[in-house]
Amino acid sequence: MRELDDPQIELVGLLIEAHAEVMHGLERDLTATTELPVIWLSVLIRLARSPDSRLRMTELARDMVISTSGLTRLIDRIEAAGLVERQPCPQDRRGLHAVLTPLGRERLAELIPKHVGDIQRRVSDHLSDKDRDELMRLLRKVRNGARTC
Amino acid sequence: MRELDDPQIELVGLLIEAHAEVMHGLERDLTATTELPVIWLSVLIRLARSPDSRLRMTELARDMVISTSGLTRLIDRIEAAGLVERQPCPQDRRGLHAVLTPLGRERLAELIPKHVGDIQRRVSDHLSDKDRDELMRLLRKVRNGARTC
DNA sequence: GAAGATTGATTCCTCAATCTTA
DNA sequence: TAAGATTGAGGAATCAATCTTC
Repeated sequence: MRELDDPQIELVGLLIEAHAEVMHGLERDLTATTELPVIWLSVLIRLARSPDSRLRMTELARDMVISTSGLTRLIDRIEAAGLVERQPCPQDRRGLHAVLTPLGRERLAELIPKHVGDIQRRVSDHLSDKDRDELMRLLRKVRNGARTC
Repeated sequence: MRELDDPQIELVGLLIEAHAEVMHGLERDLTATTELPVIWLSVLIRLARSPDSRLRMTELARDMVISTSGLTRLIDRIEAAGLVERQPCPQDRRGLHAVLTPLGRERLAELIPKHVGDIQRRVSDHLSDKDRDELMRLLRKVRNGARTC
């Protein structure tokens, strides 16, 4: 079955393995000192980078590439920890904003420097600056291509 | 909090998003015609590429970047479908091989051409040949770097 | 004692159905 | 009727503990 050696197959295998190794590693790094899963940090970061530190639930779910029900429960847990809160959306009474709380912003500020260092050590240290930029360009292409198809 | 604009953060975000978009897309493609999850296909492919179409459970778990207990249950399901079977390992009575069955090989041969086409359309069509090779080189570096750290 | 594999308990994600508002 | 968000039910992954063999 010679199609098994098709580079297409290997490409997806590499994407799976690189993603899993990096995420598991970062998860270990993060939980070594704190109790926060990486996915929580990902939520906090996305909120902090948005205007008014808030995003619509649906939009956040799409950004995170998880289902809306998955996001509902994820926000439930982060909200229970006091790091985000839900606020009604003024323009649309169906909608809700997930909003970073002061505590959430504080915890994020504490965690980010170490997290950036973890990424540096686990990923970027093994790439030249040029390689890293190239990888980001290619991943952006892959993400956008796979999304619209 | 200006560290939020650090390219390190964005790099990981891109890895998460590209991986999720590609995998969800391929999952949709695959389940549109068959009942097999992509992860099953990933197992069958790895076995088919190995000598005697078999791998030790622990080794397969490491290749797939999942826990050994996760692999035990995954093989349970694929074995129940008749696509793989467990066989004792002659050299080590503690160990087991996951082995591709004739049915598994048959199903794989049917699925691979379409799967390769799906990957082509979702991923490679958005990249030049040179870009694809470059992406594979970089993902290999990232995987190996993150693993040993 | 350590390694390979499995099991029980728990966690978290998804799909389908539901409720509210546009 | 459709869109935003949540809930219940079910599936699948993990950790810690266990059993067998090295």
